[in-house]
Amino acid sequence: MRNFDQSLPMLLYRALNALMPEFRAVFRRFGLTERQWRVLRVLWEDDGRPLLALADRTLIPAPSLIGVIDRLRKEGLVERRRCPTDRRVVQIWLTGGGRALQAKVTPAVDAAYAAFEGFLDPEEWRALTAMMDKIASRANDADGPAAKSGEGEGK
Amino acid sequence: MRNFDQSLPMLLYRALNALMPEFRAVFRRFGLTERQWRVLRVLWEDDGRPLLALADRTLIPAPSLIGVIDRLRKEGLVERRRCPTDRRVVQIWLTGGGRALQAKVTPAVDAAYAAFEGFLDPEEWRALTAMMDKIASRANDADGPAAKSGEGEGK
DNA sequence: CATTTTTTGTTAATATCTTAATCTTTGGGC
DNA sequence: GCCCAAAGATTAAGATATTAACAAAAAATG
Repeated sequence: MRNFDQSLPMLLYRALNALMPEFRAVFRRFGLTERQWRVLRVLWEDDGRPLLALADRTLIPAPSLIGVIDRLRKEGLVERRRCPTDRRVVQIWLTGGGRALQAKVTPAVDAAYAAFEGFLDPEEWRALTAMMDKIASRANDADGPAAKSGEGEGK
Repeated sequence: MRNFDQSLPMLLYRALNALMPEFRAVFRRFGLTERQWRVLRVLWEDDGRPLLALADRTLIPAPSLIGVIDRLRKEGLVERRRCPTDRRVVQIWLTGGGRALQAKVTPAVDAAYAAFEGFLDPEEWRALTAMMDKIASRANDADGPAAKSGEGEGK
């Protein structure tokens, strides 16, 4: 059996544990948490997304996202609007302040990220991306299409 | 600039998000959370570890680990003992019940994991392991040896 | 058109993360 | 032996994860 420390989850966790503190330090210089930044990062590129769409894109579970958005709103960076054509939908829009923040934060984050860009060569990037996508889509299948029939409670 | 969705952190997060729910479903069949399982997994192999050693090995931050251990203790699966030679140290020991659980949980987890073993071929595993280790050790350097002089607050 | 089902958000409860501060015990240096 | 810095563990506080349960609006159906 594969060693615990070399198991796929631990490999990924360990990389993230090593990686993220550097980025969080950057976010914090702008008064942002990691999740707050992820939300803004998506909105800067795609303003006015519905809440669940944001949850998908940021990988932040909807119940958590509610709180994240709420704190961003209190900071005056985003606002919530009910979609006029479908009143179930809550759209999240940047405020002027939220939009202005992009110019300040993005260069700092890019700089931090640049260190990792060159850390793997293009071929490694390609392979890594492919493997992660493969894992993500394979696992998604398990509780996607197949879920209706019995969701693998095999034993 | 690399697309947000293809950034290293999002790649890893997405894989984990797809991967872990399957394992958590297994853990839950035995009344365990993911972290509780990680602690037991290490103890089964290496009983009586000091708390901070467990934190390193499981990648669970010490403050969180305190709570995890406490709940495991209430379940009667582990117990805490002060190390007699160094009274700062708290060792975590399995109880009989905690040890007995291994025989039940391990096969189920192994079965769930087996699906992923074959999902990447040996060459991919080797490459993935190498890349993750590279990232983990590179990033650790930043707040390891170099931290004393100024810890990369570059700008 | 009334009923059922699905989609979209929310709330609730418990467990955990993240950072910083604190306490106790050691290991040294004087 | 006394004072101090380092190590191990813990507490504190705010933010988030995870699951389950729910409310409201829209879409699908008979």
